Amino acid sequence: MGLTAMRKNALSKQRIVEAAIEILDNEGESALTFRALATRLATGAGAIYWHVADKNELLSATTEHVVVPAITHSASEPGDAIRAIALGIFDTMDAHPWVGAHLSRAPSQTAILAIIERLGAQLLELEVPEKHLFSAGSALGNYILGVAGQNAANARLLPAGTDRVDFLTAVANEWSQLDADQYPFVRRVARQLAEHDDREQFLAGVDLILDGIANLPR
Amino acid sequence: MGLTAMRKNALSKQRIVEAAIEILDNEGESALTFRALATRLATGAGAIYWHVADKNELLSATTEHVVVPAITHSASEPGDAIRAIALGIFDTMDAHPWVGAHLSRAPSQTAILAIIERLGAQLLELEVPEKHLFSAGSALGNYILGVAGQNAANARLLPAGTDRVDFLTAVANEWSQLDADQYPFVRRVARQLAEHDDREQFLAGVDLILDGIANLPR
DNA sequence: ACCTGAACACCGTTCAAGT
DNA sequence: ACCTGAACACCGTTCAAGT
Repeated sequence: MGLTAMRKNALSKQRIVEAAIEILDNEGESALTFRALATRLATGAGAIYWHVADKNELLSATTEHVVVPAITHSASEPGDAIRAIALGIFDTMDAHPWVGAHLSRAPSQTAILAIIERLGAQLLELEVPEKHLFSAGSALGNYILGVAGQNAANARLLPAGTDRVDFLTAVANEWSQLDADQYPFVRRVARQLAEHDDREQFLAGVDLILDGIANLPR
Repeated sequence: MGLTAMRKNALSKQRIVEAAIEILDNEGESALTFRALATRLATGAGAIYWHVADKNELLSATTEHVVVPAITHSASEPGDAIRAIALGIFDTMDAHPWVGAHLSRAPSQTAILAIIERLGAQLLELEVPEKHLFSAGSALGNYILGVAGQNAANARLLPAGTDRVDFLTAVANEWSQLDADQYPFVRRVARQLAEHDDREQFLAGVDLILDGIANLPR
């Protein structure tokens, strides 16, 4: 082991990513700047670029760091395993709202590949017909990433410190006062918006897709 | 009609939104700045703020402007109507990649409300049980918005002027060279990635959800 | 009422200079 | 090889001053 490895507090991608996650979790997406990150790491802004190509790579790395461990499942039945993976992602986004934002907009990425692989492996177990494998996997993936994006958007909307239930109740009130001719459906489900459980709702959507997959012609 | 309304070339939200859409379509998301927009409108950057609160409102307005007309359907059967609405959104995102980006990350919005309403009205026609109305609607909506986000991300990824098929073929090649133990599913569907038709794929996902909805206990 | 455009308070990123 | 921090080239947004 050379001197390099022994240097105390040496910068590394690992340390940078962990510091970035702390900022994202504690102060929100908008607080993560290279300047703030450099300050926290007691270094110059430019130093970070030695270890990380740019901000996109930084966000991808933080996302992978929290998502990949969250999608290892331990269910024996493929349907349960898919539900467990989906919930793992959901709970991660709940704990780290910035994950949803990045997942739903950033390209390629190890994280998305890992998600597709975990979900897809279970589709293989389910013996989904070969020609439907890809579309079944992408339907599940797109649904989950769609929820990710909307959750992140909602988190951004919710003024810091506002109670979630109060907020939803307020939105539900707006919905129920919309024009009855133009918005019959939205008015009708307004109360369910206020009362619904995000997590259950999310799972219900996964189940709809799983049911559709189970009914695929073989 | 007063003098105000007669002034030639007077700025208006309408004119601003149309100019913004032109920039977004011709030069991409990153080209839409208040300075560029002001230059195109032959005015000062600050003038825009008299008509539009901020950039978020501007993007919401442009999104509504292209999405809302795209989701009026003309099908008699509810399932067909839902497919038509979904395809309307899909084709809009295809023509205006920036729509997907904003739809999948921005909050509230008339556009999202309109989408939910159009989809939901068809669920009422399908006589989906009351207690499943909300989750069925949000499953459809989240899936569609998920695709929106991923499509936008892909469009961003694709270097300007690159052929889509070439690009997908290249990604498929990467996928098929991944570790066989770690990525069995991704390797297996790599070829389908290169050959798939985005639009068909998208519809297949809608159909999976519709099938799940049709099977809901009553 | 509406428009102008300079100014403010930021960004991400680069790069010459250090160790 | 790795770090420093000033500098560059931008942003969105504000606001005093104009018409």
